Amino acid sequence: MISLSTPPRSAFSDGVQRDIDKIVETTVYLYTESRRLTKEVARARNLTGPQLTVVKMLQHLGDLSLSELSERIRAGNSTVSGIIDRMEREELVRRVRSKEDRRVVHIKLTEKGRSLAASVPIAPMEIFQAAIASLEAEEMATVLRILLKLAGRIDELVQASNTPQSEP
Amino acid sequence: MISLSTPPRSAFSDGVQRDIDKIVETTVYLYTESRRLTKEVARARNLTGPQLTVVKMLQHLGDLSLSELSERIRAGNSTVSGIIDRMEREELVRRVRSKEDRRVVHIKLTEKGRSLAASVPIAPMEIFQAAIASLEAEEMATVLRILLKLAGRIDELVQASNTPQSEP
DNA sequence: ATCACTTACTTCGTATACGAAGTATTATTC
DNA sequence: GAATAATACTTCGTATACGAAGTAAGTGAT
Repeated sequence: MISLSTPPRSAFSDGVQRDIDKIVETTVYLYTESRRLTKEVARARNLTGPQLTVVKMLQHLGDLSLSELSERIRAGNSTVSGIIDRMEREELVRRVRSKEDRRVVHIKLTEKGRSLAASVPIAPMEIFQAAIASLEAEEMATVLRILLKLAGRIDELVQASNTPQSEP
Repeated sequence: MISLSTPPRSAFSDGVQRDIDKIVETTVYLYTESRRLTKEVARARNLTGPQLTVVKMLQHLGDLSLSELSERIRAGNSTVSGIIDRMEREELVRRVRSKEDRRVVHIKLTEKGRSLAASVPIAPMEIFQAAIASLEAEEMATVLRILLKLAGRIDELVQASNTPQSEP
């Protein structure tokens, strides 16, 4: 999974730049480690990461349309369509056309899918959540505030960089 | 890009759970937004995200072996080998076998690759870095401390969950 | 030197992942 | 109510992404 910075031609002191790099690195780590975890848990059940995510999602939320599923796992319809293809092949889910709106496809867990879901004690993402939960209340509030500030700042910078230059 | 939690059968108060979800969400956002940005910038140059990352990496660091490149962009050798295949096809880079160690392949920017790199004003990841740099010194220190704590906690939890149970 | 081992990389098979284009169905507009 | 637009999904082409297996080239131990 690709990510990552080219090193900085820094305008900051070495110490600050090191902190910045460390924050980037840790954020990436938290994200990738969560995915790695999902994958590892999935592997033990002969599933892929996304497939496990889908199974747990359906277990918790009940049947979902393909679009709803796409939205929840933040992937495009075409991606999820493929995932469901393979899950149907493994008889983990079934596609059922909606009667109200015949464009819609509901994804339903099969018995096999349901028992598989039951065999996974916690959703992998819950490890991340548990870690966060172990923070002091104040730390949690602080980190949330700063992360949101970061996200907001990035939005601004993106806005800004969307207007100006263009090169050869 | 898949991610994401199934909803919590929460052991926490609603407020705390909402904070936890928000932190997860924001972390994922920061990561995925960075990737989206890379992709967007790359697209304008007829490159893919990873290809742009490679180009800027080589520009800043000079020639790298394929393994060094893999490590830097946190991807496996086989993945990077494919990326380099396509970049070679586009004449952005060349493979040059090392003379000291004939197993090693050095990846070198071509002229085309170099001028393309020059046409990208800032590495996309630098937007993330710029956002972080805009934090107060104290906030930066705090968020770093807490993120590291989180990362450490996750490591512990992973250790713990790697020893015990196993199900049908 | 020789054999086992490791390392650096490639190749292959499969699974995401996305966007563009296509199909079917529903909603809207006139 | 027929033409048009929008929606839900699928299909296709291409690019990651990974692990397993393969190849070639160093390293070690004896």
